[in-house]
Amino acid sequence: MTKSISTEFIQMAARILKTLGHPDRIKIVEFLEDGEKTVGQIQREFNLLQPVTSQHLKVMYDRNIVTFRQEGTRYFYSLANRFILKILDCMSEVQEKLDSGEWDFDFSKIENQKEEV
Amino acid sequence: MTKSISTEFIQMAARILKTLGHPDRIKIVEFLEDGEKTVGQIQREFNLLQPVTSQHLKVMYDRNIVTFRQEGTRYFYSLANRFILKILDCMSEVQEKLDSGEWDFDFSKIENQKEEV
DNA sequence: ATTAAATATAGTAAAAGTTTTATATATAGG
DNA sequence: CCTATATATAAAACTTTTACTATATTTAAT
Repeated sequence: MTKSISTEFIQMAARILKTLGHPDRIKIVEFLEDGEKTVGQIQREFNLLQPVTSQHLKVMYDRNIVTFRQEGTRYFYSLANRFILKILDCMSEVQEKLDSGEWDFDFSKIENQKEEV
Repeated sequence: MTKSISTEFIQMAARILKTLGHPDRIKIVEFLEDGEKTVGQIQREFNLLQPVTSQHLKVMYDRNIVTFRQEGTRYFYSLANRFILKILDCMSEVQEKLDSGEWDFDFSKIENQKEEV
């Protein structure tokens, strides 16, 4: 058996992957890669409702994906750890391979799916 | 604005990350990295119920994470694409950093959480 | 003090995911 | 043909997410 990932780590990783498994949150996290941003900046960038933005950020804060500092009435959010950066790297790497045609990936099965177990 | 990830890709990635955001499924996928496995092998390896195993595999099949070939009454599942491999790489890389102490990560906030929005 | 701006929090309904138990299907072996 | 094995599928109960709408909190500015 090859060296495998520990149970504790798997729990943590599952939590993080699941949390990042939402388009808005991927976008937000990617936006934060560029540096800290306020809730308002995020909201405007992606045209989200304010409570939705706050909720995404709260969920990600609870799961140690983002962190923040407060300055007056503004909250500046930023990425909380390097695992997230790794995942982002991973994603852009994959997208590059897809763009360049070096890899292909059948998107068809993924899209227009609404229900499964 | 830095080169950002396309919407279509984000949708796909979100779907995959979300699907992998389950401890059993991470374990299964990691197991498959070692080569194709039958449902029974997977089930026994992780002590899962048979329908649970089948359902995880079905969900992952629908989302293009695994694929299979049938041989008699056996179904041999394997990883369906290289994105999954990249994610696995990413995870082991992170775990290594954590193990070696090069990175640290506050697990405390992650565990014993049952509810949030 | 009053008001406006930025953000958080609460509540709720709808959707999606999970788990369990039961059952169906298909193939291999006798 | 009959039975056992391996796996898929279905259905129901439950839990978690998601998306909205409404409201509260805090700070800054007048």
